[in-house]
Amino acid sequence: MKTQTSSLSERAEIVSSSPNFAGLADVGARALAEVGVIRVYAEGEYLFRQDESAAGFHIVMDGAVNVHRFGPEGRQQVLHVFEGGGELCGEVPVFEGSTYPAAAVATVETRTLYLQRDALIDVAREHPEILLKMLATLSLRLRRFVGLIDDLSLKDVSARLAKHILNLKQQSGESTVTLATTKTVLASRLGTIAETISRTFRKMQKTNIIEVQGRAITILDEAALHEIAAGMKL
Amino acid sequence: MKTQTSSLSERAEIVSSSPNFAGLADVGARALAEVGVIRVYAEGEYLFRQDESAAGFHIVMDGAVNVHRFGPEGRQQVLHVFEGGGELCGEVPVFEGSTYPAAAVATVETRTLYLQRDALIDVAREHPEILLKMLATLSLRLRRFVGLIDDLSLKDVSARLAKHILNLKQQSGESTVTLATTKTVLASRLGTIAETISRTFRKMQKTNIIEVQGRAITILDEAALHEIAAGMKL
DNA sequence: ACAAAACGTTGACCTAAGTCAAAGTAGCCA
DNA sequence: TGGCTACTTTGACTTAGGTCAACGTTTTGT
Repeated sequence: MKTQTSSLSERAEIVSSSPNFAGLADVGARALAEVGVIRVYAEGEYLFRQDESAAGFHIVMDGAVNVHRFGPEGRQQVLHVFEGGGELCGEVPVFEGSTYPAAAVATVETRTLYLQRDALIDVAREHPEILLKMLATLSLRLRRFVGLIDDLSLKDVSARLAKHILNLKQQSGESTVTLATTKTVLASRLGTIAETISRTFRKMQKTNIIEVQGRAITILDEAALHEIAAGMKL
Repeated sequence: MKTQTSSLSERAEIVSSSPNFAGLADVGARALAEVGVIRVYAEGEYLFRQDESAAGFHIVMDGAVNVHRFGPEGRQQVLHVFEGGGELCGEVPVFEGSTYPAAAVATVETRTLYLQRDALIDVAREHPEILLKMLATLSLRLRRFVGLIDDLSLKDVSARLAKHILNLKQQSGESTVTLATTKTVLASRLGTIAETISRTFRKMQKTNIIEVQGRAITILDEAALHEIAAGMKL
């Protein structure tokens, strides 16, 4: 990890452009930026590891970060994928406890603005709206986790995969969607392994629900995908 | 659901005694209490259902509430069990979105103080410490969910059960622990079903790791439990 | 106290999905 | 260009754990 020199106003700009701090008065953004440092992580480098003690958190400026936990046998479960856009990463220990609940790794070269916990708390006392924004972010994250727990516990892999494809279509509007990651990483996100994803894709292809060409998925039968996502067996 | 008449100071007392609002100035507690209503739920009655739109949230005064999601085939996954103590319930839609991410049912007769979303936001603007407390609560909840996701995705049932028993021992200090719920509900919490829990208990009993008598579990071999919780196969 | 309901246990069975192994494909760099 | 590495696919096998069904055991209400 390297740090990168930067001007105060540059850092303030990063803070304000994060959805989390959007609407924050300039003086607040500057106060945070005061104590922020730009960090550059190489591909494969860890921002932090599970149970490591934390003094601050990150705003992901660009690049991509994969937040995950490891199981006993080395399998991993991805919890979030942050792809720039000013998303927060590692904010839980700012408010509760002192350690990170999961590990975060840069999957491509990534720049973050690293902020000290204490600075956030100080600025937040002056600008309570920040706290409402953070509550919204954490609430959204809870909502996503509830969905993930629901999926892992109550749905099968084909339902999770169907849902994922439909999400991609939702975002892009196109009926041909492109996977953002390798299928191996997709498997980790969906709580399974590459082989199972491969087989599930094949089954969906054989039943003319989708067409798969590398990372490009063309949806042929959206209704069927919805049914599978809702629990109908493939 | 019935509402129960109550004095302002009675309600203020409930607010202040919630861990979440501990340390809140009296004037703040009163402002919240102003708009709070005491609600009484019969056993089996729902406080709210999944995807229902929300105007407020609950402080659980006494009784017990089970927060869960249903899968396609009627199986359910328990997300939280709140047993009085002033815990918050249904707070996610206060800050983000407008619907409850899960359903909540009273498992015994339960009283809650129901607070309007808007009132909380108004009072919070005056008393930003409230927001820090809420952030801590949501962060803790995220931490718990990360643990649950990790368990569901990466650990087997015996590991989850072993961990649960060790948690109970941790809390009570005793080496004979008592289950707080029926085994059926325990199964839902651990992301499985009653039959599997029953079989797992029996296996642990046959290998002299625990002794089970109704809801009383006596730990005979704590080291073995730790190993199983860490992934060793039972 | 008794019936009815809820909870718990056990066995037989089945299936989703993980493991292992091997081969194919594709991107990448030297 | 070739060769290394990472990713993907496929098959054969195994297994955890869910389903169904039956029966035993508590708990509850009248």
